[in-house]
Amino acid sequence: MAKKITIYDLAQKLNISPATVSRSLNDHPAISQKTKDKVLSVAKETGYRTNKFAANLSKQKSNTIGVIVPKLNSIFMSTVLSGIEKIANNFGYNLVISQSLESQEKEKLNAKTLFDSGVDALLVSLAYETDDYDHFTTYTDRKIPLLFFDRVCDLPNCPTISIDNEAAGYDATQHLIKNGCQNIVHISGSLKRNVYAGRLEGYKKALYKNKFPVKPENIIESDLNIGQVKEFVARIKASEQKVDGIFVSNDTFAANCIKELIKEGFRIPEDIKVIGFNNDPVSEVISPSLSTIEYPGYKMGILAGQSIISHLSGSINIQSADQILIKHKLIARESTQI
Amino acid sequence: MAKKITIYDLAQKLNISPATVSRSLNDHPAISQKTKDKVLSVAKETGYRTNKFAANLSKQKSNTIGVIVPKLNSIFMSTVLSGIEKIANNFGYNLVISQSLESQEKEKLNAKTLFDSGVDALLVSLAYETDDYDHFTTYTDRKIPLLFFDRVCDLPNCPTISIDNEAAGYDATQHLIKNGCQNIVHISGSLKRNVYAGRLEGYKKALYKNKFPVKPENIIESDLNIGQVKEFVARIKASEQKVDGIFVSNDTFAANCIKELIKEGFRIPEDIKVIGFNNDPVSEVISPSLSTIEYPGYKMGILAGQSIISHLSGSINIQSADQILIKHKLIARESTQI
DNA sequence: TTAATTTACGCAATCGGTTGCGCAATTCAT
DNA sequence: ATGAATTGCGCAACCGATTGCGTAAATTAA
Repeated sequence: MAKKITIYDLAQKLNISPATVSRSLNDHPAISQKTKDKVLSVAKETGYRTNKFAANLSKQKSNTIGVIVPKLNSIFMSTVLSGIEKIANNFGYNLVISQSLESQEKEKLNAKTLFDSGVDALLVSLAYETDDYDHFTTYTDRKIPLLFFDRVCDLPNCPTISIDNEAAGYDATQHLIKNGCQNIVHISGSLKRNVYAGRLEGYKKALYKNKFPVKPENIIESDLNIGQVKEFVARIKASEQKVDGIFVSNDTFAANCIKELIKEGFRIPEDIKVIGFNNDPVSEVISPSLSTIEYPGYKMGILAGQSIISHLSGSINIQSADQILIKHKLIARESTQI
Repeated sequence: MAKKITIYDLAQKLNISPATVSRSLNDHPAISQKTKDKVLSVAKETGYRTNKFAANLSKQKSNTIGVIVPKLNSIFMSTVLSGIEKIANNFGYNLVISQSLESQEKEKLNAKTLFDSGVDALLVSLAYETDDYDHFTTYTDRKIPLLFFDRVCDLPNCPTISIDNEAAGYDATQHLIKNGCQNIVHISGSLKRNVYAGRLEGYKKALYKNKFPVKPENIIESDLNIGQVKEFVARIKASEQKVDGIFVSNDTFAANCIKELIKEGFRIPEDIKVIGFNNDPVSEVISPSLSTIEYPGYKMGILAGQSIISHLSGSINIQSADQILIKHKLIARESTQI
């Protein structure tokens, strides 16, 4: 049981050369169908399994795609991953997934490890704190396809996949304004990240457009940690000018704000309207249900997967599309409409 | 730029043999410190990176752990994965993650692929429909560590990590009874899976204990797909004997039930008390907040990771613990208490 | 000083496929 | 029937690191 059988064994059994066996198994055109059939059949009989280690070594590729995400345990990220995995799996690639835990240090380490382990391509969504991108040059130098999704950065020749965060931020803010808000607070994540910086820009733009002042005290850069909800709500309560609208960069935080606001006696949406971001499952279930921006994570994963695969297989058509923007959509629910 | 440099290059530069270089890099005791230092320094200078393909081939191991989960995009599963990744990463292992999408077919395929790709160990949470386990014999035959978590099965020599689902089901039901429920419906997942079968057993046990009848019409085996909520609520509404308690095997489904029940005019918890399972984030946010069973996913991931690592490194101490049960905890919230 | 150990390193086989090149056998054109 | 083109396959050199075994050099013992 469990004796490893190699192409040499097959070759011997069939009285042909290992080279022919190898080519047969790979359906090489220079081998006659008759021979291929024989090889295939014996391979099946004997339970031959190709040794990936050897194949990898000689081909210098692993059929493996590396992924670095900030955190695995978020419904958004795992939905994206689900899409990536689907595509990768379809095309015979394995996915090696690692998380940076929002730390630049770990992200660098992971990038190194994945490089050493020989991934054929790398997909990255950046950590909260990353502000230097040297750890990716190893990849670009060796022409290993590198693609960023969601939390992207613009490195030369690196395609990115994201939504138009500025437009989305604009839409969210505009929606609040249309529903009567006059003094809107925006809770943002790290402004190092495009996703949050973009949304903030959109927020400002909407204010400009409506000739509302952009007040620094209304812009809160936070790590969106739920522990800070209370502190934030206290701040809202204490603010001089009555806050009547909140645009939060993330549904989970928004949902918890709503809970806390209600506990503090605010009526949502009558006193304060709240809009979130992502369309997490929680946004539908909370009451009042949370208006939000739909961020199609699964689709993003699918596209990221397809894009990287087509890079790998050398189709150049997608390569031209260096920046893919996915459409977002405003979902108006109870938390913003009386 | 980007010329691959090998131990042979290093050997030449240093006028020593490749073998010595290899041993130096691996800190082999038979090499003098002086030589090691030289090698290390030149390796650093030249930017040498060991070729894992070659190392894997000769060592016949990949420093890689395979994982098969039913779905990536669930908050519970991704939390478990997060824990596994943490440990794996700490010990220098990479994680290759694939999803069965609840299909036995895909699970088998994934098991094969991961085997071929040479994972050193495999972690599995079974698909909904899996009822035959032959695809794992490849692993057990070759003594490749195989461990099941959450949705487990008992194969010889395969450790499992889960909670005591029967006890948890018992606790949940008992909690409903204590709070006055007399006619409790249980919504279960596939009874092929230990997790659901166990919870059902616990449910029955609690009923027995309180001398309540176990009515078949009160036990619903479902795929827990949210699309079925309406149908289910209709059934509750139409039931002859008034249902006053529901024990749902999963928070997401439970939360949606609550929403739908309320929409249909039921008061929660006054008319019907509901308890879920998992302690998903959604359970805290919904109103009324959902009583549930805490299922420590992260901890499960950590334990699964540690267990498999210790198998791999040959520590036998954990090997004896063939079945790890993690403690659950009942969390009583508003949905069950007036 | 010489023999017995110990230390430090090199030789060469091995892991199992892959692939450029060359040659023989077969098929085709004339 | 004969040279030309095509087809089918084998030889052998990789891919780059690991490791059992053997031996020269250095150290210790006597």
